Amino acid sequence: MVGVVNDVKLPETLAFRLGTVGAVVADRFAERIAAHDLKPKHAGLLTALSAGEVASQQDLAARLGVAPSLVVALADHLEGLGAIERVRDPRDRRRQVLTLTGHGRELLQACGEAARSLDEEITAGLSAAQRKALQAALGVLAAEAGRR
Amino acid sequence: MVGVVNDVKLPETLAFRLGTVGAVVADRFAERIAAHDLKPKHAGLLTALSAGEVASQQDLAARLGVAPSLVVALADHLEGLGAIERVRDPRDRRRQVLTLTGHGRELLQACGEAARSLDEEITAGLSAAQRKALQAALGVLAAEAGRR
DNA sequence: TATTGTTATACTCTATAACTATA
DNA sequence: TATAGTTATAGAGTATAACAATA
Repeated sequence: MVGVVNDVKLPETLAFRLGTVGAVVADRFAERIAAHDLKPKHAGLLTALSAGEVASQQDLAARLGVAPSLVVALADHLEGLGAIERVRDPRDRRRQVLTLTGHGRELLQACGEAARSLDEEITAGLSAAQRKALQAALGVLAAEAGRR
Repeated sequence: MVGVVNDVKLPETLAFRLGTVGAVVADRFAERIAAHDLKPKHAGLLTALSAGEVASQQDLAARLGVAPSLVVALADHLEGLGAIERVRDPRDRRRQVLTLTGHGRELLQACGEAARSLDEEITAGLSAAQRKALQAALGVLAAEAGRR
């Protein structure tokens, strides 16, 4: 091994692989939810609404890590689909409180099913043990990523 | 458990997590290589050059899954940095053969080191076994993603 | 004066289409 | 006529900044 430089192979790093695999998976997810007239960011907004108690558009912007003006556009679209409702907070009329409608919950469920079937395709080449390990490790990373 | 709908939780799917984690990691990688005046796509092009025998711009476009016109822009930039050289193929003067220069190899190495140090931060919250499992599983997924 | 949501604007990324030169 | 590369143009996505209503 003498003479072999201690070089790092970029394509073998987790960072590079997570980035490339993530982009491919995100594209495929986007294709599947496009039939519902949704894009990944819409699914993210619906998810945040269903999960947390946060509901003002500013809160959502912070939670999703996007500009407040983008939340306006996302919410406009979701409202047009009947997936969410905007209600002025009576105690502070500057705030818009967003809530999921029944249809919004249905759409979120459809996104979940699209993701689940995609999961099956993705993990087709992995052993059961690998799937479990991947699920666990990504759970940790996703929690960290959400905290930023 | 009676009464609990069999709902899929989107944020717990691999597809959703890979997409969100991948985006965060890609952003952080981009921040680190920006000091070298590179973006992730440049690193991808350098990687493809260093790995394969393919070298024409059309080949690269197919390999990276981007439009040929984008390869022009990426190659222009890399050539300006002195990272690659363009040489006309004498047997078919329409083709440009791209080759890595010594500086290009240095830059690729720097990207690899940036990714490696990012890997350490990313996996700080994982056990050694989880790291290994994640590495193996992502290796499979990256190979699949690259084949599309 | 500060904050929420909105609108107007601009910037980045990338693709499509038109064009040039070679074949 | 077909192909490699280039240039011109356009679209998607998103941020920044200016603005209106409310606090």
